[in-house]
Amino acid sequence: MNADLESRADRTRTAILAAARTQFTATGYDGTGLRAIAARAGVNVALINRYFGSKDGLFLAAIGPHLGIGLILDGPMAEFGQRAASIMEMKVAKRFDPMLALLRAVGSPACTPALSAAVKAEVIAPLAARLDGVNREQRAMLIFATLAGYDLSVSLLRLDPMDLAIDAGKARASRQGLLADSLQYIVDDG
Amino acid sequence: MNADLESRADRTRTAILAAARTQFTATGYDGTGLRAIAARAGVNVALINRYFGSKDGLFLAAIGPHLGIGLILDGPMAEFGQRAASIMEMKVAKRFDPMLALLRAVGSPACTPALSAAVKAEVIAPLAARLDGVNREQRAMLIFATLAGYDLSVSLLRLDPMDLAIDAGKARASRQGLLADSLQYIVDDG
DNA sequence: GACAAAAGTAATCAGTCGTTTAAATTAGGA
DNA sequence: TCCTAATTTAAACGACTGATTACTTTTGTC
Repeated sequence: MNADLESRADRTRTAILAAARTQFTATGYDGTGLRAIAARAGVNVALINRYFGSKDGLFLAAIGPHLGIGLILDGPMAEFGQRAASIMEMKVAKRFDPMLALLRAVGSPACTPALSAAVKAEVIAPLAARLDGVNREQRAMLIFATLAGYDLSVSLLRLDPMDLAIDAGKARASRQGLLADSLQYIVDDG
Repeated sequence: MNADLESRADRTRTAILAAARTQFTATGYDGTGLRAIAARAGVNVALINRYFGSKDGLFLAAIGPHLGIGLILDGPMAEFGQRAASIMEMKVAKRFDPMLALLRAVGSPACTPALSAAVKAEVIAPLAARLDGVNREQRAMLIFATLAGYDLSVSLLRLDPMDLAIDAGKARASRQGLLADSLQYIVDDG
């Protein structure tokens, strides 16, 4: 037995986590039932509470560790705005998008404290550490706010400016540039 | 009878709307039950579906008409950033905060289409109309995104930079200034 | 006062929710 | 192979959800 190195328990644990990530991303915290997650993972409902204690525990284990901004911090901060804007722009609808999962769950009072702590530790702190000058946390927070608001507008509210452009044409590439400039302005303001 | 000008039906209708606004603001769309709204309004549960058809209908009737940015547009656009930032900053925890209600409900797929339409009509369009230059819708959207992300960070995630300031002291007034500058930068970029 | 329409009430519907229990199955070591 | 522990399963728990029903009360008009 044990064909590969992971035990049976590890496999179901992993399957539950993967299913939870896609499901929470798609339908939010309140909108996602444990039975839907279990069905997607091909697993019995009771196993979720066995391995993760509660729905809250599962949500944290599934989303929490992935809230970091990762790639966006890779590279010189002089190009942060451009890099972040292009990543936001190229972001396709993935089955698991941590930021999207956060936005879909942040309205549920049940899990906002945990989300708040995770954002502080995984986003604000590392981002502030890369900034120079004064008011690093404040500026890190404003960068996060801008990114979150942009993602909320595009992914959730589907506010694609192309839909409602009155001054189209040359507008095409300008939005990304504006977002990039706004972010870079906060980065450089030290 | 009819001591005052509003009929009995009008009074209960208004009471339901008021209760719905505070309740949706406090606990989001999914987290709010019709019975809680009815109890707060001092009204029978069945009346909600009688007057508003469904939970969705009530949500729209309660939140939709108030999504406008109102005061923020009152005044010269040369001072928009400063004005918007100070309004966001002075915003205390009101029983009914349209932006907060939006943020708490935007994660529920059930009501995002309606919210999207309302934001376009009540926020993006009037804001774009006050802007000069090119890419007015794109810039209006980015302004909304910045405000929404800021409100989400402060009101929902409670990311008050004062809590985690490493470079405190002079930081006090600077966050608002930075938000104001970011907003004004988008306004002026025409 | 009688009558009809409007408004409000109590009870209940069929589902779903997260969670728990006890029994059944599977695995690994002696 | 046997035994024990780990893992999985089916079933049910009570509570709550939005919505609907049939009924009672109030209201305004002739």
